[in-house]
Amino acid sequence: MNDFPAKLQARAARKTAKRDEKKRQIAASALNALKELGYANTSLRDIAEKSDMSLGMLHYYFEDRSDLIIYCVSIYKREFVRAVTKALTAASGRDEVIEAFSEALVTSIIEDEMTHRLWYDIRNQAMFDVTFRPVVSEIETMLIGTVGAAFDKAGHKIPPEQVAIYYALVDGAFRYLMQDQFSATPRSRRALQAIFRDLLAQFF
Amino acid sequence: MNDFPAKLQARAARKTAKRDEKKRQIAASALNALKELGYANTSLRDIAEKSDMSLGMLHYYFEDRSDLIIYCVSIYKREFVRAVTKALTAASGRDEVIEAFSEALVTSIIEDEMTHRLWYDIRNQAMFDVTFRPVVSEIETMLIGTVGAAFDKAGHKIPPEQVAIYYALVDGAFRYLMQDQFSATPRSRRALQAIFRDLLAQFF
Amino acid sequence: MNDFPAKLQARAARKTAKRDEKKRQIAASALNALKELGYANTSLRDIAEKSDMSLGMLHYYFEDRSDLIIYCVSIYKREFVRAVTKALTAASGRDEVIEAFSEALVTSIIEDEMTHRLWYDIRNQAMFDVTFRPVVSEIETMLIGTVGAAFDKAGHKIPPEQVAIYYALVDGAFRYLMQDQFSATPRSRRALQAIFRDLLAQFF
Amino acid sequence: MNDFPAKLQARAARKTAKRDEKKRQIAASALNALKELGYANTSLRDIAEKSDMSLGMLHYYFEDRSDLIIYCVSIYKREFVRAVTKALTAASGRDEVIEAFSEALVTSIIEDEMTHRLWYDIRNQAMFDVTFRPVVSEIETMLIGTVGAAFDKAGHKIPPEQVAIYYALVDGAFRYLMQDQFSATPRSRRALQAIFRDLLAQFF
DNA sequence: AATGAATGAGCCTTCATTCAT
DNA sequence: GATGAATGAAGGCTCATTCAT
Repeated sequence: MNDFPAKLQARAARKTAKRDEKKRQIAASALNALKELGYANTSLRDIAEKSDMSLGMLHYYFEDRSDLIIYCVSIYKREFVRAVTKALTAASGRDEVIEAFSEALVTSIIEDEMTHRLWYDIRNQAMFDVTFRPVVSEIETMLIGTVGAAFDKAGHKIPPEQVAIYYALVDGAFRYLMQDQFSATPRSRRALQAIFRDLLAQFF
Repeated sequence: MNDFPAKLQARAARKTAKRDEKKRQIAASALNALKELGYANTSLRDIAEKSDMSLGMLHYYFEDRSDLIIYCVSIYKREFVRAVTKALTAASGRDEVIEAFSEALVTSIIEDEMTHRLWYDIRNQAMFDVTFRPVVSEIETMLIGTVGAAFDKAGHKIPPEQVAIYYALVDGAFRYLMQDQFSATPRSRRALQAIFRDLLAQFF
Repeated sequence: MNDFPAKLQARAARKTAKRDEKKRQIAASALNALKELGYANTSLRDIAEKSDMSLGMLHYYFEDRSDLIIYCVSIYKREFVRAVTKALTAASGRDEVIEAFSEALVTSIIEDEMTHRLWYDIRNQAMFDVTFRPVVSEIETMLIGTVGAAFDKAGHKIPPEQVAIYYALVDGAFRYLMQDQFSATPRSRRALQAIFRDLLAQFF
Repeated sequence: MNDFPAKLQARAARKTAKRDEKKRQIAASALNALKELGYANTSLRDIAEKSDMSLGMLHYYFEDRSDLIIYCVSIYKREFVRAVTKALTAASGRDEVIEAFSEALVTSIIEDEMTHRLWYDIRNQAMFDVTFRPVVSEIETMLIGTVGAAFDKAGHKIPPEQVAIYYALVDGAFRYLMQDQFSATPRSRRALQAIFRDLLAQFF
């Protein structure tokens, strides 16, 4: 009897899934333009041109510019956090955690500098524009969680409110080193690794 | 005999001084608008309106928008660095330095959150727009110098290249705590001080 | 089998054609404003207002102000050269050419004074602004060609490098007489015709 | 008894003379900027900067921008007409006039191309802006007079209204050749002279 | 579902002109 | 006499967004 509703629901779900897939695809393209030019300097036109999409489509799938950017950033987040988390799962014991964590951070600094640059841009923008705060907050919570997990795995117990501070410290170093990668004299992978290892060794 | 050149020179000097004074005055006004709205959201019109200046005047004194913003930021820098430096001069010995330094940082977080927010905005922008790099670089050098001075005064010897990392750590914490001051539940002065004291105690 | 590419190509062609048509239409409107006010005194806003177009549209179809103006002028060129050429095709023999050529010139002076006025404006601007040189050069080449054709048809052989000088002479007279048409005492069609007839008779 | 008025008058005259001298001096400086950039592209600021004059002074001596430009052009005119006239005075007889006239024209094309370029610019502007018409008209009358004088001296009688047409022809050639001097392949003095000599020989 | 033409508000900048000194 | 600080109108151009197709 109520097959119909079920069918309709299924169809709607399929539709939503398809739409989401498309959104993800668009966001991936948009991310490229944003990474390169930054929040303030990337227009929707830039995005459309750089990714062979029509201007109309951007608005068809996303409410407005902010909506698109937020979507882009939240995609990035999953990627990064997943990568770090994965790196940590294999590790056990203080030394292995230090090794795995610093390795993951360094790799990301070297390979994804531009994505991180954008993240810092959006995080900053969030302080002026409340629209961005929810995503930024969500991402930071995840990042803090990752740092907490590392401490746990390393066998170093610290009170929850302290974890946030340690995140802030690691992030401070991460950001500084990433910024320097854009300078005329970027650090070698080796040098970066040494810095993070020392840092984490001090923390744990 | 050659009074004339002297007089002309004096007049030119007075003129330059006056112009500089005016620039500073304009920059102070502009800073208010920028602090509130951020780099990406502040137009020259906003600045002109918020400070009862004509649009033309901004361009009369500053080459372009970037020039004005750079001037504003570099004024802020002197202020902040001077304040921290001053706070440190009076202190001697590890404990006094920790006390003075954390006190200075906390005060600045509470009283100048908006200026710092702008600073982080510009520093970020510099990663996308080379125009801002020189100022940002200059300011960060000064900030690193301040951190170095604190270590010195606290009697804690560390190699120069380490100072930059410690700056990055302190900055990471500072930024994080400042950001939270804009949230619904800002920290109390007491809480902030505790955090910085612990942090510095750990570092020194 | 490969209908698809063909279809896509056809669609793209139709689109380009439509866009070109629209550009021509806009240029025609813009030409009216330019003819009246001249290069230096016509803003894009003037053009938009005088022809009920939005400012944005002008920039949607043309790169910038120069691009629009160049397009306008190059449209004018085709018109004028075509008119003169057409007038000459029918003529054969010295007397008929003199008659047809002077008739075409006079008609154009009387009916299109304002377009010619603009042409002289742009041609002049080209001496200061290299942007305009290619169009101006292209048009002058066509005009010289027209003069050359007239000489040919009239059975008067002259070396190629001389043609340009004759063009310059005819143009000098044309410009002078056109300018006078804007004075308080414009010449009659009859008078203009007499002048050109005499002139051409002397040349051929 | 009425010495006073006389004295006052004399003083006023001296004052006017001094003011005129100053205006001439300013105009000479301004001419340099105008020659280079052209009417549409030269701001009063440009003029002030290029000639070490204050912006205020320009307005102190000249009603407005047009007034200054008109003054500049009228200075140029005296110079040019005087030069040509002088060249003609020494000549007598058809051949000598042809020689002297073409020599004067060629010299001016080569040495004063930029001034002529400006003249053509202003003459054109006059067609759109009535403000410039009086000066332009005045100058053209003088130029026509010069051409008339050449015909006279060459012993070639032509009716007055014809003189204007010959002026237009010579001017057409002059302008065309001058324009080419700005191209990549300017003509040699020798080539220019040949062209003008042939032309004048044909006219006289 | 997707497109891209069209809009108009807004941005940065330039400029002739005025005026207090 | 002369200066240059200050103004505000206007200019070219960009952009997010809307909407007819």
